[in-house]
Amino acid sequence: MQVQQPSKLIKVLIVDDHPIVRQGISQLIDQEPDFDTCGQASSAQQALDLMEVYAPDILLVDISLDGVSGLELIKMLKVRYHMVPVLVLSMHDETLYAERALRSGAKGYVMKQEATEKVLIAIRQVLRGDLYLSERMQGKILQRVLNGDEGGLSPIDLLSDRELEVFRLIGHGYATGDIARELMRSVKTVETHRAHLKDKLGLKNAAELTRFAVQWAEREQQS
Amino acid sequence: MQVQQPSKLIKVLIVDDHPIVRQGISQLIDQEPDFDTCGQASSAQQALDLMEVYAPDILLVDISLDGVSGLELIKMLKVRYHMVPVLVLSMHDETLYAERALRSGAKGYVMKQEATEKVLIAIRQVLRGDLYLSERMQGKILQRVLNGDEGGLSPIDLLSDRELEVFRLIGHGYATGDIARELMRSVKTVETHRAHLKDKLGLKNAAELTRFAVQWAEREQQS
DNA sequence: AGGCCACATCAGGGAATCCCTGATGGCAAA
DNA sequence: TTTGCCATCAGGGATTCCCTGATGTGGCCT
Repeated sequence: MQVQQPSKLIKVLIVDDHPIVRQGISQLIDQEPDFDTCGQASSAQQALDLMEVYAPDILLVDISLDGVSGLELIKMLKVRYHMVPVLVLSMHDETLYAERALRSGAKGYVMKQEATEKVLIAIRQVLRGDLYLSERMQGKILQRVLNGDEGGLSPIDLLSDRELEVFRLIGHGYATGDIARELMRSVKTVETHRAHLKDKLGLKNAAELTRFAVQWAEREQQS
Repeated sequence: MQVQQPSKLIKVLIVDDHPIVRQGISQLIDQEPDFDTCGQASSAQQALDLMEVYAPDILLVDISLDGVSGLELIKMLKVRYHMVPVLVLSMHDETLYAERALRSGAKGYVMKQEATEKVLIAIRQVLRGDLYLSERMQGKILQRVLNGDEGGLSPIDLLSDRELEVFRLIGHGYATGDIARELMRSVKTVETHRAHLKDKLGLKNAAELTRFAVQWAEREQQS
């Protein structure tokens, strides 16, 4: 209706496989005076097609897409359109995917649980060239980096050989006593290794450690 | 703007913990001439409060809420407001939750992956007093009933609603005490649920239970 | 109406574990 | 040599695990 700033609208491309979510984001974008939803994609392939059609200024991408995943899409976008920033907007827990997303080339990560204003704040921050992460997530990463200046990519690289061995066994469903017997060491020793694993990986308790180990073990087998 | 049918608008109450999703659904509802979003709730408790305030004609409820789950909310609604139909609108695969939702008292199940028109069709169908399920899901259930094949394939189907809830929390890295606090139940109760989970799923100890739960939770989120 | 069974809730108690502090010796880099 | 990481283990209180057993409710079958 109001044709006051026809030239400088910031074009946003939305990639999400849930139509309802796309509609919600779209409305959120369009009610900002300087933003415009230039297109919506429900798959990675469609997103790449629309890049050519609309030449957007920023992308909002969901992690879980049908077929090619959001993370893979981000990697492809990084190669072909490295100047266009990508903000991940996902329902998945940020502690699981935020770092992975940034390493794939995304400039920020917002959970759908967050208030809608956070999304707009994140978009503007990313457009300025900054990264966006929740304070909680920033603290988590910062703490890990300060504990041991890792130039490497994965916190797994920080583990000693013994620790990695224990970590792998945890991921395969071994209890503490099982591991002690397997390695022919004291239960107390295994407990110490587990404590160090929690420290190095920034985990809160045994439940989180087991969860992380199982997830890692699954992915390790595939690669 | 157009004030033509001020008297007989159908009031819809939306329950979802994702603000963006609520906004999307709300817009979808409001652009229908005879529908009106009378309120939005982000939790089960808030939903129950708003029932008194707005007396809606229908509810759209998400399965995965913080705190009290969507299934539990539906059961409570069934007791207190059995005349108000509930339509489940969830991102989770219908093959996992549709039947469970209907047994809890819901009148229909729509996935967020579906086109937005499907949501409106489902709402109108539920308001007429019918049930709504996707054709695919209807066929699946019909086939199972006709075969007399009541024993599902996955042992997960054996779990009660409460057990499944605990199972999911385990898969998300919650310790026993965390789960007890989350559900506001005794630690002893949670321990009993865990014991039943081990029995029903044929698992040897807590480590195996956690491993299985984590693996299942991962796959569940992606579908 | 009565019986049966699944479900959800909780308790007691011994074994295992978690989680903290702290210790020892080895080895390698600063 | 000092510093730091590594691997090993212990003590001890808190928590969880894992067994047996109990209570009430609600649905279903006869």
